[in-house]
Amino acid sequence: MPELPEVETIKNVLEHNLKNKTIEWIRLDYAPLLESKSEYKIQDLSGLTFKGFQRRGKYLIFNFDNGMSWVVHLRMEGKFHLYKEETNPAKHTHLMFKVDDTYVHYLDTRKFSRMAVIKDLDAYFKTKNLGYEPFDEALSVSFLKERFKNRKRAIKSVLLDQSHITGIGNIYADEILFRCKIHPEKPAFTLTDKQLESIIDNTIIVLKKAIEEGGTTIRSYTSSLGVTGLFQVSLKAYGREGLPCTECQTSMTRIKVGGRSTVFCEKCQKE
DNA sequence: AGAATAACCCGAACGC
DNA sequence: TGCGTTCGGGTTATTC
Repeated sequence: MPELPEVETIKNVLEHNLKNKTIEWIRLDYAPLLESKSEYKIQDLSGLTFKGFQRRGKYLIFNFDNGMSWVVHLRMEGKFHLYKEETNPAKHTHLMFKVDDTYVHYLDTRKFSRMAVIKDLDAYFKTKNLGYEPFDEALSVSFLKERFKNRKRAIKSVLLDQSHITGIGNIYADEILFRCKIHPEKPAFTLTDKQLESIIDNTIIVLKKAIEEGGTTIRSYTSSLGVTGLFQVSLKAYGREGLPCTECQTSMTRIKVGGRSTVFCEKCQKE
């Protein structure tokens, strides 16, 4: 499931492969992937040249030479595959396009991902209500204190809420809380300043490290041809149910928090 | 206002 | 072995 680091990696790979190249043709075979709020059809991208590549939270943004933008949210299993020759669509290929020497396939097994073609990026993202980027210097203890003061929900659930900090998903939320030694069910408003500081610091550490590793690859997720085969080598919480805690050897516990699978150490992350 | 829930999908995991 | 059921994941819409 691509979270911020994976999306950042995919952005970089696509920039490397597509920048300044022109879309000769494009086709979308599963119409629901295009959001109803999309101002333009996928077909309208035909003839445009890739210029800018951005990431906002878990959203990929492609900017074109005429000012239009194509926004893609991969959700759980959206992925791009690049080929140097014309290739038949696979079972879950929903979109294909050709630029110069490259054929690009977009696949999504679950059909959960979404995209839009727009010209006003700011207006589009206003409707998404995204919070600060984790690396934004404006992200501070006082900001989180204000945001969390009436939040009785579990901190894990609040970290998944994209309106405070954007880009954290289920995997890295567990990693961040493990590093912070904070119980995932601790109500957000009860966190001390020190703990909020710890969340900010460890969010940056965890996400930066993951970006450096090229994004964590799990299950069917592959970022894009050329960067497949990377596996989570440094996850200390997610997926480690029943395995010894890397700090104290206690068996890691899995619970549900807000309906989401959550792994933590009962000894290191006390309530 | 915040919080809980359903909906969207379908392969994998699970239960019998 | 085979079949039916449940689960999970991010986000949005809906309801309380």
